[in-house]
Amino acid sequence: MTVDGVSEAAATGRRVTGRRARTRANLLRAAFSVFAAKGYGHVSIEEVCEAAGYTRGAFYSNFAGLDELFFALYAERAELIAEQVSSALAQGGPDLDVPAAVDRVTEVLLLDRDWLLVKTDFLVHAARDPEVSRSLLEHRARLRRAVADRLARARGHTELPAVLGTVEDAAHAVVAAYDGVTVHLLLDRDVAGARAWLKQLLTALLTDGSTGPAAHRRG
Amino acid sequence: MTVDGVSEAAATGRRVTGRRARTRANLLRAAFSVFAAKGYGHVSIEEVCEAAGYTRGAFYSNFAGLDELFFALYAERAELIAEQVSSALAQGGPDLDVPAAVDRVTEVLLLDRDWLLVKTDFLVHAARDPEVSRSLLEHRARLRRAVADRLARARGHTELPAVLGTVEDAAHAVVAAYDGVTVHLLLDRDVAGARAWLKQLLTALLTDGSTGPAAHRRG
DNA sequence: TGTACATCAGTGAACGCGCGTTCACTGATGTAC
DNA sequence: TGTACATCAGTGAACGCGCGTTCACTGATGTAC
Repeated sequence: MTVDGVSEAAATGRRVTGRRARTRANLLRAAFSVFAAKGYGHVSIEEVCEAAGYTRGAFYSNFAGLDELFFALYAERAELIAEQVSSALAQGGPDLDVPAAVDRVTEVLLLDRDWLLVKTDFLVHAARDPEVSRSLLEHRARLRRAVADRLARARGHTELPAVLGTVEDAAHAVVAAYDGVTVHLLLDRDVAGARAWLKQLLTALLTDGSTGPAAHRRG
Repeated sequence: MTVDGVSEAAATGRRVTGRRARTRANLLRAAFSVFAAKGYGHVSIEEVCEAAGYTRGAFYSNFAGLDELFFALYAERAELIAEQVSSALAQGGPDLDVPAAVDRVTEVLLLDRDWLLVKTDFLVHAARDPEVSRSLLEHRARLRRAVADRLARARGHTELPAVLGTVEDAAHAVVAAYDGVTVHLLLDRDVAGARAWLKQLLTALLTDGSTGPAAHRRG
């Protein structure tokens, strides 16, 4: 089981018809809304089926239980976001400047509050299951490496502060800042404010205190 | 309803006997363990009662439902931690240096993984209820102000980086760093590593990049 | 300090609902020719 | 392209359990004297 799922057809050998794929997708889409609205722990299989317009039998034909659906749902969205982040990092030529990348990545990361709710539900879920934790840690490590690689190529444009000597540490700090801002956004629901704040934080972390631009102040 | 609760006796006018207070405390203590182990959404009133050694009737005699108990439980612990943080900040004379305070606060904040689990459960719970969100935001604002006050008195010892100009911003960054590190700790369970990493992050945030000590590197 | 009394805290049984899980069946869908 | 067939996806009813919620009752506890 990995966060980045393997195609069902390859795994089971069973012929996957268009109908089946559609039902699965419908269940996942409906489940996302229901999870976002009520929280993973307060959702019944019945509610997901009703939202998707299927009977419970259809659910069991596609998933072993809520856990499996939740994992599939998270994996799908996480992969999507990861691709968008990679793409945002890839823009701007081989020798990128940090502030521009910070702007682009911030737009992608703090887009959808529903996703942050589901993501945080998944976090506490994973925290109680070592195997899921490991999978999630691996996914985060891949993202971090992408950030670190990008930072390495940006060297020379901007110097990192001395206490965050390595690009790995800096990438780690980027993720921590993102997680920290996420928590606040979940409570105050101010997406624009959270974006501005994340930009400011990342700027403080990634640029030398004396050379950083003072433009990114919260409104 | 506030995170910092009001005494039941004062609120209801009902005589609170020692027995009642003991039962309530027992239920809260047992609930904490059960919530930490299984997650708020996956806990039944029955389970809490069994863990505490009472019947469900006793539960309903003390709480209107799981939500009310969860809130009371969170408020109690959050208040305790807040006092410990305040106390850690108060140490060291009126004109404190940042690194020493960072060390003391870090020890208090990343102590108990069970608490972080419950705290995060409460966060996603609050995120779906505006009234609870507001209460939690107020509690966080008080903590932030305590940190900001302390930072203000430390000025001169250490200069903040230019991008985090105000002490309020710096305090905000401290909380974000704490939340970010919490997320990672929930997954990798390495408390010592998380503490070291939080110290390094806070040092990077609170000291000028050129003057910061290089001693706080992760192991 | 001791006793009698009133009140309250917690008991335990009962009720019923929501929902997880299963399964025989039917109609939809893909495949072979 | 069309048809016949085999297989599969989703239906819907049924079962039963776990548990939320209530409540009459009992024994514990605080209070008044």
